[in-house]
Amino acid sequence: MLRRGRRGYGAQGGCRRRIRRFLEPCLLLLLHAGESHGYELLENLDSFGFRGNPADSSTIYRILRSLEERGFVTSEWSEGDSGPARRVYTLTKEGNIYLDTWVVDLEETDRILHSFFREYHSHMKTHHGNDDEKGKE
Amino acid sequence: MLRRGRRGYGAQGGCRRRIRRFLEPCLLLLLHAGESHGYELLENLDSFGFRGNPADSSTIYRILRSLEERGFVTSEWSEGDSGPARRVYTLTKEGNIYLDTWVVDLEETDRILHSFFREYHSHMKTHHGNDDEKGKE
DNA sequence: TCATCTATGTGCAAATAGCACCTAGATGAT
DNA sequence: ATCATCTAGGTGCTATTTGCACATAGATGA
Repeated sequence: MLRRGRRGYGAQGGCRRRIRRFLEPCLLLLLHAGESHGYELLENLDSFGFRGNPADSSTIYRILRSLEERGFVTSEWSEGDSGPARRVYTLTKEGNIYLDTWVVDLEETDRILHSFFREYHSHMKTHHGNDDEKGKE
Repeated sequence: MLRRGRRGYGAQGGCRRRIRRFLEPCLLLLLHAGESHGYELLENLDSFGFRGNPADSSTIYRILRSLEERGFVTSEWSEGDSGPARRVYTLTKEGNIYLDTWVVDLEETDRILHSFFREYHSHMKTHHGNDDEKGKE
């Protein structure tokens, strides 16, 4: 334990995901396209652009169970096909609505992010080349 | 303690910020515009669009100290003006570079977010009106 | 038989971040 | 003079998110 010297704010260990709870809406969207099981969802998550930062399976399974507890998906064990039994998840009507509220929330995230970019670029436009002036130690 | 019945994933207590560690680049950008102290930064954070979700002062002060520990800002006590003494923070050259890496990171966040929106809208375009078909309970 | 793939899961720890609360100087009103 | 309030910085605690290590177990093929 204690894999790095630093602790607290800015130590950057453990949690790499940039947008909080972002895998949840991704899973909801995949399930909106049709019922599926954890392992398959895990593979299909690549369609969202997490490059070099694939989702962790334990996180996926935990999110799926949490979605079921809240009534946003239902699940059933499906056997018979090939390989081990799968728990197949289906989006409910509530899950559909929940996905829509997630989209609204992510649009707000997008607004906040772009409000930052706007501030950044407008500031850099008026202060370009001043980096020698500022930030001297 | 235990302010809500639910626990674990999806319980939505405690942390409301959507983008992880987002206050850090905001503070860095404000400091790029000129030295400042915690209380003032806290007020100026409104310029980034967190509507109805103002930053918590304890978080700000902790981020500032962490930035100083990592050499991205320096601080000095300034007395004499009016009111209690203030700890005034100045961005260092390293802090400037760190802000730039933050911008690159946030651009990646933006790409991921828009990759979600793209998937969402392209899926909804081909499946519009099918909500009665899907998601039945 | 054994490695490997598919599939689901548990235990743990680190990091983020909000809430409640504390300290203390300055300022102004009663 | 006392008290409330504003300014300014801070601590302690806790919930939540999330990744890593690891466990379990059926199926499949060499």
